[in-house]
Amino acid sequence: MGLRFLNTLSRAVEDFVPLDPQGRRVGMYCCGPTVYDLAHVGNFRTFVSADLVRRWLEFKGYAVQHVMNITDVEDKIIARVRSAQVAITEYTRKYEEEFLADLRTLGCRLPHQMPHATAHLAEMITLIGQLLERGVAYSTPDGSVYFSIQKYRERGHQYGQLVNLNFENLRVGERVRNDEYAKESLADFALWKARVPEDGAVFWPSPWGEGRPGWHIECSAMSMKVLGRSFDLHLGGEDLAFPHHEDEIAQSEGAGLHAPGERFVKYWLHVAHLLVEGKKMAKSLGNFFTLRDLLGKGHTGREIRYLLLTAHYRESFNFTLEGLQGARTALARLDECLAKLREAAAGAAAAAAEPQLIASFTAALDDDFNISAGWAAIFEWVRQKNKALAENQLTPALAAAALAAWEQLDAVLGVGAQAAGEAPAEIVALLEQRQAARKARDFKRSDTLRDEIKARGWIIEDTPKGPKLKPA
RNA sequence: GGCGGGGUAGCCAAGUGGUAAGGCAGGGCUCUGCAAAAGCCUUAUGCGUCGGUUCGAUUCCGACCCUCGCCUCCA
Repeated sequence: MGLRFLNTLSRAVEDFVPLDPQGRRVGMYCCGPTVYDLAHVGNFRTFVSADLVRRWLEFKGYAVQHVMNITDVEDKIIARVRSAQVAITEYTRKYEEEFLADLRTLGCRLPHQMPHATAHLAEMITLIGQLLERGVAYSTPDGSVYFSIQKYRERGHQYGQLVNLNFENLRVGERVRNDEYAKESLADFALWKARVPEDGAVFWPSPWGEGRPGWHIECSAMSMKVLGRSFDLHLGGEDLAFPHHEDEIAQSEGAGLHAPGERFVKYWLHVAHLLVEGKKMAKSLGNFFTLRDLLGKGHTGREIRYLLLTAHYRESFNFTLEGLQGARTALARLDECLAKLREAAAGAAAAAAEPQLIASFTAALDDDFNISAGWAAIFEWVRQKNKALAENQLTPALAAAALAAWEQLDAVLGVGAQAAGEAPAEIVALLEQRQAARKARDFKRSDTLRDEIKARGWIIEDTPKGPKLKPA
């Protein structure tokens, strides 16, 4: 059975069949960050989920081209730049660097390409021009350009592919900016925004006058530029389904670049939001965590990645500090098992991966990326291996085969259990002294030495095969 | 008001028309000089409430309650 997952376009679970006739190449686009501030755990859930999707596709043997935009021009950025009195690139570069560092901390593979909005004005202007030419967009006297949903529909397109919208019941009004009064219809959205004094130095020339691009157009222009006018996968947070993704479809398919029946994107995936401590994340509730906040509390990127990857991407997930603590314990259990396997496999020749674990994990992930079921398979496996290890039933060859299976899965999970480092000679010397004391039944001295070793950051684990040292 | 997700043990979270994965926490045990660490075992007659369909429902249907998201630039 192959990979299947829910496509927002059809609201049904579909088999994944890439557009590539060879069935090998996969184009994947994920809406990236707006670099106006530090990203928070909620944002990272989307990016970690995208990383999982990408890694799973790679595991399945697809040649994935992973693209993520960097939105470096937008209302909030402009507002910050104005109050901070700095150049826009200087401002956004800082947050972009932070963002990429956070992605690395979370063990994400960086996208193959990360196009910037400000570097693709020409592409956006070309696309807007095509939309105007086709009559699905119009310019207004102030120099703005809007997308006309009515004209788009009159040309046989469907607006409302991702969400079921009842336009008669839309609650509109309060969020519509006063500079958009010139729109023909309230539902129309901006492709190009005419320069206003508040924009400061943030504007570009265009055939319609100076201004800046609307938010949605960058994703249409850049995704089609990098991945072609029609590509396989587009993901993003669930809040982006409407209006952002819907408008992306409209802008892209409205330009008349596609053949009949050809779509801008074949599969859309939306990642559900995070709750934090059972509540919507909000600065006022104090549950608004950036990665930096969590690292400051002593949690690691690996633990955060693990926690974010324990729940199914389409379910809203309750992210808690207690859960983070649990993640640490769960990972330690996994690490412990792997360390024992490494020990047991010492000297064994490279082995073919044990098939059972991979089979059950694959069945889980192929089923709409059911990562929870995948973890269940892994921990069931841990239990089995621990038992076999305890009963001395694992030959070096079997242990090596088990490890080989784990390595394959970790290429997907990316929680990499690093082998524990060797203890320094002085610690080993103390351990030897303790052993001597124990042998002499001088338990007072041996306990003192144990405390000493602990104070230096190592924990003694007395096992039937003798003592072992672990970093505290 | 409209549309779309959810409500499963103390917490987090899969799943199924035939009697509930996994993780954390808790309890018991093993090992140990004692600990620690680790390991093993264990923990839901029950899956929001009330009806209905069915031989059988947590799973399907209906109503209701609660909760989350979107409804024009929020992952």
